[in-house]
Amino acid sequence: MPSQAQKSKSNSAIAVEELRNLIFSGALPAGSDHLESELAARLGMSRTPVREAALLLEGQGLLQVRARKGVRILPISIEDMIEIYDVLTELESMSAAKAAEKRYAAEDLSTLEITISDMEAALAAGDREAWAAADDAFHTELARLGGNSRVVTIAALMGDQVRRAKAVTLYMRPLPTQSNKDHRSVVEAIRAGDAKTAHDVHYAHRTAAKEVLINLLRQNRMHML
Amino acid sequence: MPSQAQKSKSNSAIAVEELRNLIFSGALPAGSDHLESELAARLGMSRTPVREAALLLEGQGLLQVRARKGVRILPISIEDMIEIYDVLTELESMSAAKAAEKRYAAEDLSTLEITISDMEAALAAGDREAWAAADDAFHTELARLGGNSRVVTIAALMGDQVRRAKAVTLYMRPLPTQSNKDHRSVVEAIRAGDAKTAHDVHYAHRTAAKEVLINLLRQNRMHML
DNA sequence: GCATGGTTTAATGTATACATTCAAGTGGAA
DNA sequence: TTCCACTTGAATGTATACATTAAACCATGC
Repeated sequence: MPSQAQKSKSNSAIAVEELRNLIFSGALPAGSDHLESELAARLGMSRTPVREAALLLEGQGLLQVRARKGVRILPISIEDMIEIYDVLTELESMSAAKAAEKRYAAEDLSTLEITISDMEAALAAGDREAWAAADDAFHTELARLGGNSRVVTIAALMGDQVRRAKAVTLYMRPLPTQSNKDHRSVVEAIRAGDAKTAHDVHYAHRTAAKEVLINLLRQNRMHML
Repeated sequence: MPSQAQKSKSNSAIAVEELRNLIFSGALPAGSDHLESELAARLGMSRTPVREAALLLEGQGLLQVRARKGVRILPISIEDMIEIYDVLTELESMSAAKAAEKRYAAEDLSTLEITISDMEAALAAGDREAWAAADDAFHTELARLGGNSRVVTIAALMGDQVRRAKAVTLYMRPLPTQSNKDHRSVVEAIRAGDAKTAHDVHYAHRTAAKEVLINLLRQNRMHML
């Protein structure tokens, strides 16, 4: 028998996945409305699993289920971005500090270092998509190393909410060469077990990244994404 | 016509409310399993809205929907408590700092001060339930004054998750006289516009509260609630 | 006696039919 | 023409019937 690609996921789980893809790919643009029956037809299933998926994604802040008006894909405002970056700044900085306190063995930090290498390679190749993917992986792994599962979950949710906006600004901003130095410094502090430095360096890194992004959006009059 | 008490909420919304009440009241104990059909019968509605409510509450970390095993009311472990308190410590301290930066007018801080007065009154009367309610109100209002809606939401979710555990320890711990002094100091720093002090005082307050709670649970061998 | 394979069954997962509700359209009267 | 009440309809919200699935049970053979 050939490899069983599908592990018989429920339609509801498939709907969550598909809807997320449609949202992040822009196939369902921010601010647009869609009837449950339309989405059900599009995904080739009944309204029930689609509705369950929509309610789940509503809880994750990606869309809104409105009576008789369909689901609305939520746009992200600059104010939203500021809120989200502030939350991420606090929780990731805490994660960096906690990670430093854990005195991880070198091999436990290898995944984190690979993401940095990937970023450097992507930067050298001028591949912004690859850089963004590696940057995401860095922040995800940093949250994981902090050892707080709730922080991991919250960071993932916040990351999803700003994903569209980051994609838009990816080609507008200068190449993030400073970012990589910051990342290396954070890892260095974690390896040295210096919690305060890990925290403060990452905090400054996130704060600077926020400023760049917000200014970019303001200068280009992009108040909603 | 007499006053219309009910504003025709959907059964799904009613189910969310009722299930939350059942969980917090202990009618559905932590760790217990319940079939969707049982809960539906209990609430006098069909499985559909109950299921939707269960999926929502699953997203909020209060229960787990498991195929053919019913919904399990999630217990809270000491490790969970530590995670939650760490998140709350970071986000509330940030809120305190942001609130200080906003230079609120005196009247905007009146709600916060009322919660402190309520705590002092409850403490004088030895009414621990009233103290806990006012303490909750203080932390909720502090998050609100921080001006970050996502922090408000996250703090509410985390608060819900530890509600049972706090209720259990409420009568085990010494009367929280130090707590009130801390609260007053935080408000004083916010009023003075001293962000760093507001942050640090609240951080210390939360950290101390966490220690008290964790030690209490450990000493009493309460590893799951 | 134990392992093994099929059958039963109880519960979720899904489809669908129906109820409800709000908004838009329609018609009549001022 | 405009306003208001009524009708109508389209979409969600809900109930229910059905499909699916995995665990438990039972029988059968070694």
